[in-house]
Amino acid sequence: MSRRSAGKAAPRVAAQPPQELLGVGYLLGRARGSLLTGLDGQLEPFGLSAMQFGVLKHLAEGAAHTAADLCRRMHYDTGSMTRILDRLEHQGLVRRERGREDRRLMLLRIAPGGRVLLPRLMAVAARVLEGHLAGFSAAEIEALKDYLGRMIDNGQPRGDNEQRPTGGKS
Amino acid sequence: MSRRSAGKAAPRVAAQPPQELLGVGYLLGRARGSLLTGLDGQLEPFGLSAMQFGVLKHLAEGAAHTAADLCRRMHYDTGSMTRILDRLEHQGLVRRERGREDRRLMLLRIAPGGRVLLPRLMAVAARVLEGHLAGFSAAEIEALKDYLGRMIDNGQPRGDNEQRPTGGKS
DNA sequence: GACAATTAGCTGCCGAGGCAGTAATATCAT
DNA sequence: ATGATATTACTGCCTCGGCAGCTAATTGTC
Repeated sequence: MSRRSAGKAAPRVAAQPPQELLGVGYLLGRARGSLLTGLDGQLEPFGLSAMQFGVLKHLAEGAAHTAADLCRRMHYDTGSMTRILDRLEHQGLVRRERGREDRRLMLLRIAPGGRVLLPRLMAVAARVLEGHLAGFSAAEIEALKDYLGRMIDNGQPRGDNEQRPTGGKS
Repeated sequence: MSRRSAGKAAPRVAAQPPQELLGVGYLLGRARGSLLTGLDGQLEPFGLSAMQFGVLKHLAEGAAHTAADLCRRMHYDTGSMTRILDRLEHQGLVRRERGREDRRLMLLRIAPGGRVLLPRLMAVAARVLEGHLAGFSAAEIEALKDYLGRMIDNGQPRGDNEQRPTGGKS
C-alpha cells in the first residue's frame, strides 16, 4: 500500500515561498484542534475523551488486545495508555485479565457497558466528523486522506533525511 | 450562520461509512504530530520550540504587537503566551515595553538577537515543511490548504449546530 | 539449569497547554 | 465625575502526554 503516488512529477515541492508552506502546518494544527475540541465536547456527557473513545473503538473492533498493541496502533505512550486503561476499567467499560500463556500481558476486552455505549459514541464521533467535512465530495475526502497519508510517509525518514540540523555548522 | 440542512439529507458529506470519516481525524492528528515533532527536533539546537518560533515570526512580520494580539492570531492561551514570552525575553530574542498610551499593554518587539536568528529558523522550518510535502504539486498543496480551511470553517459553529450533547436524536 | 537480553506493564517526574481568578488600566453609560 | 463593564497581562491549578526507570515474565544461548 505504497501511497507514494508522486513518481516523476515534481521533485521540488513547489516554487512556493516558504511562507505559503508554513501556512499548511498552521492550518493542519487548527483543523486538528477544531476536530479534537468538537469531539471532546460531544464526548464529555459520556465522561470520555477522544482518546478514550479511540481505545474503546480499537478494542471493540478487535484491532488490539493488549496495551502494547494499542500503543503501537495509536502511536501513543505506554505510560499514558496505562492511565487511560485505568480509567476505562474503573468506569466499567473495559476489563483487564492477566494472560495465562504469557503472564506479562494484560488481555483487554471491552466490557458489556462499553459495548452498549459504543454505538452512541460512534454516532457522536461521526456527526462531528461529518460536520467538519460538510460540503466535501467523496473525491475530495479521498484526496484529503491521500495528501495526509503522503505527508505522514514523508515524515518517516527511515534514512535520516531531515534529521540533520545544518550539516554541522552549529 | 450557514444553517445546515438538518432535516433533509441534502448534500450529505458522502455515502462513506463513518469509519472512513474517522480515519480523516486520525490522519490529521498523525500528520500534525509528524510535522510538529520534526519542527521541534530541528529547532532544538536553537533552544526553541515550534511555538516560540511562531511567536518570533509573527513579531518579525509585524503581524502582532502585543501578547493578546498574538493569542488571537495564533488561537493560543494567554497564560501560556505569557510564559513563552518570558522565555523568549530571557533568551534575549524579544523585548517587552510598557505601552505609553495604553498602559495595560506590553508592546512586543523582536530584539536584535531574534532578528538575526530568524532567517535561519525560517530556513529550518521551511525545510521541514518541504520534507513533508515532498512530491506535492503546487495544485495539490493549494487543494490541501483549501480542504483544511474548509474544515476549520465548518468547525466554527456560530449557531450551535453540533454543540448539543443529546439535543436531537440524530 | 543459568545467564543475558528483550518485552509488557506500571510509576514518578517534568513540561506544555487550558482554565479560572486577579490587579491594573481603559472605555462607556449616566 | 462616578460607577459599571471590558480588556490586558499575569499567576496558580489542573490535566495530559512524553520520558526514564523499575519489576515481572518471556525468550534465546550455552
